[in-house]
Amino acid sequence: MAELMKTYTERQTQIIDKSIKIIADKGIQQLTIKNLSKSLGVSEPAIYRHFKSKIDILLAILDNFSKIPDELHSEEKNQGKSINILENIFLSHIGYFSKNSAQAAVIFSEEIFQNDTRLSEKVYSIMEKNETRILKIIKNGQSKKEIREDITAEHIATIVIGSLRFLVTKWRLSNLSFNLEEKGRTVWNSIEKMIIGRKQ
Amino acid sequence: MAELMKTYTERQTQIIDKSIKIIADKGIQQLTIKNLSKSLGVSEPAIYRHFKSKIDILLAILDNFSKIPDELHSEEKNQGKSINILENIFLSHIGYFSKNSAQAAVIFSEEIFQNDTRLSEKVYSIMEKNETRILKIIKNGQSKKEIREDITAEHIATIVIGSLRFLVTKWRLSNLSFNLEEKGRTVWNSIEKMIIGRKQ
Amino acid sequence: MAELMKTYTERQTQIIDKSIKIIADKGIQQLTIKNLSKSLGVSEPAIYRHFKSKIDILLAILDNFSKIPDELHSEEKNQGKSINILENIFLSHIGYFSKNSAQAAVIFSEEIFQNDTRLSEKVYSIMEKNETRILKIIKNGQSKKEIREDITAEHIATIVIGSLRFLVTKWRLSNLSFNLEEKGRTVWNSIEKMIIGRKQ
Amino acid sequence: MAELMKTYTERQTQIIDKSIKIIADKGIQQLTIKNLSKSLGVSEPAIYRHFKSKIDILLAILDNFSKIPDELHSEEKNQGKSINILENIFLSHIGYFSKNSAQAAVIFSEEIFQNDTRLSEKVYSIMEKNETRILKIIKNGQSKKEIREDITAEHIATIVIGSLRFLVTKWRLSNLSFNLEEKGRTVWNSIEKMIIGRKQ
DNA sequence: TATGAATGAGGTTTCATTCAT
DNA sequence: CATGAATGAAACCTCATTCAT
Repeated sequence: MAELMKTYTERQTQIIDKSIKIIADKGIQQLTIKNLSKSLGVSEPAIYRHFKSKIDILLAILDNFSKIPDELHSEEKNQGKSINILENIFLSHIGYFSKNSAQAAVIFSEEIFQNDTRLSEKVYSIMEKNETRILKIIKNGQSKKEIREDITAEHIATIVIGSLRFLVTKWRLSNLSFNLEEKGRTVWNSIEKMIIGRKQ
Repeated sequence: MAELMKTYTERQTQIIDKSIKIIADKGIQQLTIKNLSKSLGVSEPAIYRHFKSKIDILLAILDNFSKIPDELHSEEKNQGKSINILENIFLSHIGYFSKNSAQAAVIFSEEIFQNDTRLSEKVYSIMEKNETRILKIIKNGQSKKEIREDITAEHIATIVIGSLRFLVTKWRLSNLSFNLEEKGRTVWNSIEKMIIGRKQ
Repeated sequence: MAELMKTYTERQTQIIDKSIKIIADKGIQQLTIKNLSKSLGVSEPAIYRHFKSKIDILLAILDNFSKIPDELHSEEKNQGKSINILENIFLSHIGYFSKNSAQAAVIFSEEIFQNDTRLSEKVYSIMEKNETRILKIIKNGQSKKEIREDITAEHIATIVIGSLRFLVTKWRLSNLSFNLEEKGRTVWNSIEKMIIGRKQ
Repeated sequence: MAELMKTYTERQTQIIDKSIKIIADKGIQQLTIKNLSKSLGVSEPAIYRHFKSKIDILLAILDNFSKIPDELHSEEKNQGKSINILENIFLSHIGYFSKNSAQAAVIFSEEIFQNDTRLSEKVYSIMEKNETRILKIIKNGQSKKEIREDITAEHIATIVIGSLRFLVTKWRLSNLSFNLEEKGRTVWNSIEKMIIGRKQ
């Protein structure tokens, strides 16, 4: 079950970054080998020196994304009350997407990856990983009465994650026309009010 | 502001339905004129007798979807407490998607429609229309103290819609492996607990 | 050698006229059965009630054109000096094209008809017929010293017809931006000066 | 005003030449990417490595043509009397078409290019460029009394160019059945007789 | 007479990928 | 390591024409 920690060469990282930029700017449909190579200023076959196929590039993008939670949940931040840890995760994600809107385009485009088993599994596993982590924190919070117990942890997770995703989606569809971080904070405050337990 | 009520011929309806089925079964990327015509047992040009272009087929699918809320919010159902109307909307949507999983694939694939202005505008307008309606009900509920007032109506709408969307997405990604309607009901109960006002 | 005088039904004439209009407005490439039927407000198969094929429509257009010289060279006009008869033909053609610019588009688009033997032969025969007639008038004029004899009748014909065609072509390419009839008259005067004989 | 001198790769030149050959042999309607690639013995997409679109191929053909006058009017040939320069241009064009009959098919098919703005503008500009040059020579000749002054330079140009075009067109429509250069020379002699001034 | 529906053939173009150099 | 050239497969779409009704 231990996941292999992939590392990428400098060139690979460039390709990944440029791919993400293309997706952000023009949509995932415009991520073609031709466009990618043109953006990088190299020939099309050059891409294939670094990635076996286009699918592998997409996998690398997702892989790249799957590491984010690991960074966000560093030990020092996970001290303190569960509700604060949850807040931290929520706002960290918001902050991350706010700075990397392309990532949201990729990670929330699950439908696009239906074509390929490896891709759809990867997307699913990232979602699961995240949800499991959040679920654990919520349950921990409930056991300490910091989070209300009359609602199952699973439902709270659904509400928290769903709100986060919907907020980011609206932001992207509106062409990033509002301040995501600011709005994210106020939405979180509302969520907190709803899920908080008696013992604060 | 009045929207034109489009009607479709029998053959057009067949094409729309088959398209939705293809999207449901194999993903939107597999909705090609070739696949579509093969599914219908006709030649490719035959499609063009009924729709001017592929984009128009997708628009028809979205148009089809945009009518759902109208059906769901029929007068008799909109009687009663706001919270019940909201519940009705939530469960109606869940029920609809549970029976038409392909529709969810289309309506939640906003990223795919970035390419075409008409498509992206249509998706956006459907989202807006829905949100506006829900917002109005929530505000009404708040004014009658049926829904809590210490959280803005906008945030409550974000949470309700976000949860709904996320639930449906998970269901689809899991290959419809759980009972969406059942889960939807329990999630709604949780949401209701969170947003309910004093005067019940 | 005697040519069959074709007659057309009212509907056929409508189709021919509309075809000419389409060619005039949008170019011969836009003359498709679809466009034609749409313009006429009928279905596509309806066209085939009246013409066996698209080629036959084009033939009818050419046929239509081939009758023009007959009208223009009516007996009463052919009295008088050869140079005047020639002038009359030149200006009549100019006048006709000036009122029916689409006809020029068809009759001067010889390249387009290469595809089909019947079409290219028809175009060629129209050209020949015209040239023969003009040639005869010139020769007649030469024998009466009304037209100079130190240049072969054939060359004079080439110059007269070539100038006429080029003038009309330029007019069409310039989007009919100058007065064809006026310009035609002055060009004719110049031609006349060049080809006139001693005995005037 | 300085025109960009385009250069073409070896492969591009092959494509241009083969395109011209197809037009010459079967007409411009038969110049399809499919026919072209088949003629070249490559796949259809191969063409697109070398030209962005079919329109660009046609533009290259025209571009190719637009360079001819430049070659023909080399300095050493432009010495001497205007009437001789004019003769030189006339016969050079005749000579060129006689060796490249396909070029005539392209350059005289103005109607075909109506569809595309870039194409029609290019054709028009080639025509204009040529006419302007000829006009200048004629005016020069008139000022030196080498060319008659009682007919405007513009009309002489119309007659010269018109005769040239008509001659080439007839030659093509007759399936190159006469010797164009020979006929061209005799026609030129006739034209010369008509336009020559007193001072020879 | 007219039409709705359909079709075979073919159009231009794009895609991910391969291979010789 | 990189590229120029090429390709099979497939995309969307148009055309002239036919046929049952």
